[in-house]
Amino acid sequence: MSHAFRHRDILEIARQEGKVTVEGLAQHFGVTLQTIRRDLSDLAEDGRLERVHGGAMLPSSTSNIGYEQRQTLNAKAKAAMAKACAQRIPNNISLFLNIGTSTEAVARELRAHQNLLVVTNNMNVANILAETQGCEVVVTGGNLRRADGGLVGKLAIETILQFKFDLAIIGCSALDRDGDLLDFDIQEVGVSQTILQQSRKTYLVADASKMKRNAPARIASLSEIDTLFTDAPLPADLPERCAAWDTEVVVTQAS
Amino acid sequence: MSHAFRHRDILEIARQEGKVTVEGLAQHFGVTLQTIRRDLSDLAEDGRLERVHGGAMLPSSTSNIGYEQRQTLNAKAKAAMAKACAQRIPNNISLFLNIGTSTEAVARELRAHQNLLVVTNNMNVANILAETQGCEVVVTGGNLRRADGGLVGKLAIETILQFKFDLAIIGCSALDRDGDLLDFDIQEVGVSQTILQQSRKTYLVADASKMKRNAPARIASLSEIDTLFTDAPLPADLPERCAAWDTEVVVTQAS
DNA sequence: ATAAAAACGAACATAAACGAACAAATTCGC
DNA sequence: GCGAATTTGTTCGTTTATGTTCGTTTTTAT
Repeated sequence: MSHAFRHRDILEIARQEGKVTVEGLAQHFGVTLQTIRRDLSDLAEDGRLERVHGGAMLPSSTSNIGYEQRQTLNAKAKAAMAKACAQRIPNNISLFLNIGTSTEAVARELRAHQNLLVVTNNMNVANILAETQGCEVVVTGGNLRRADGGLVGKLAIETILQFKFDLAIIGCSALDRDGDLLDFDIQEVGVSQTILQQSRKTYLVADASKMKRNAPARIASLSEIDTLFTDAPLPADLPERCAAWDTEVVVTQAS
Repeated sequence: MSHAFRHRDILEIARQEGKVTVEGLAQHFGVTLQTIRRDLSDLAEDGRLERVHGGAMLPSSTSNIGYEQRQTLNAKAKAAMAKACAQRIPNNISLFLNIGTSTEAVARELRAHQNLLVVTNNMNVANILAETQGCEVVVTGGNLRRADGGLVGKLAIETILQFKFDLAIIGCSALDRDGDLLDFDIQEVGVSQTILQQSRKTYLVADASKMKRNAPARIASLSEIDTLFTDAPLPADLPERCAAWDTEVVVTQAS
């Protein structure tokens, strides 16, 4: 019997039972343990199963592991930025928070604020603010992106168009030497641009690592941003440019 | 057998019972206390559980306490209902899950399904399914209701109107003797009615406690529901009525 | 406050599972 | 039918998981 048949059946069993054991499968198919191990290795390599000692399980979407790690990266610097940003957010306004670990950090610092209307397309922000008393939370619709809990796509944009924000707080994937905000995901770019368009004032929160990265899609220029919060001095002649653009730059140091 | 299997089950039990004991788990899995201690240490290290003397609990970060208590109420019965419901959900369809602990239980049972498009106005459902591979998740917009993670209001309804679902799985606050579905929140009623209107088929998941309660707003009648999943026989002459309405009733027993 | 009991975690021993390498069997193309 | 390629079985040294023991810490009862 070809391994292809077994693979199909193994997946079927795994879906029904939630798990499979090497021993059990060997018995079921009447083959040796080693054969089953090879099957499971193959399936695990394709990401169809998750190998564990003694068997395998259905994969528990592995994508957000990278995200969780990223989240702990630069945690202190991010918290400092977020604090500075939160300090400049008045009470009694409407604001938008978009996708990214930096905006999530800002959300955590909003605990003490009063009477905010917060709109977000970030599930994590919504979860954080769900425990905060002083603000009403509105979630945009959208397709859930597992990697980072973002809500993107047509639905998100349509929702945003129904609002006008006093303030938008956004993050981005990268920030290049020319002062352009860049993102990995084209879908997300559309959302971000819509946010900028619907906001009276804009804060960008971007730690220094963003300036060492690159990304394909352009969201906007720093010239369209009112204030940039970051954790290290800007490189090259960006400070001068920002001054010319009337873009305030707030640099914080991690404690 | 691998600890990975146990870890998954331990978390599952912890969610249902709210807590786990070393002794109880050791008995449940047929392993020594030390093995369970190691498991709990691992899970605690990952922040998935909070270790306490004699066992472990859900980490305190998880949402609202009143809500959580309600969630652990009837946990086993709910899981049984949810399993029965999930079994009748085919692969490769679009479905809606609305607000309520019962629908969240169903979401947990969708792990093994393939190629589902799940739309929900329940943040908890979205969080649960974010870790499930076999389905794409779309979140409706809406105002976040802290009490239960529900998204309600105009935005939610507008989003739902953009879809047509193969199947809707809904919960309700109460179910009265006449076979009417009732809810505490007028806003939520509008959402639920819109869902019913946009769905080809409808499942209602409601445990027996719903029949002892009352609520002010009427969503619909059982006659508009295809199948009712519950955990105790219906009172009075409801079974006959359901038969006349061609509403199937599935009664499950907690194991 | 103190003693007994329970739970804990570290260290070690044992058993189970693992993967690599090679041999045997089977399948496929010709 | 023959040889090559693929698949499966076998063996064995290595890694991982579990059980056991024991001294320490925490909880409970007095």
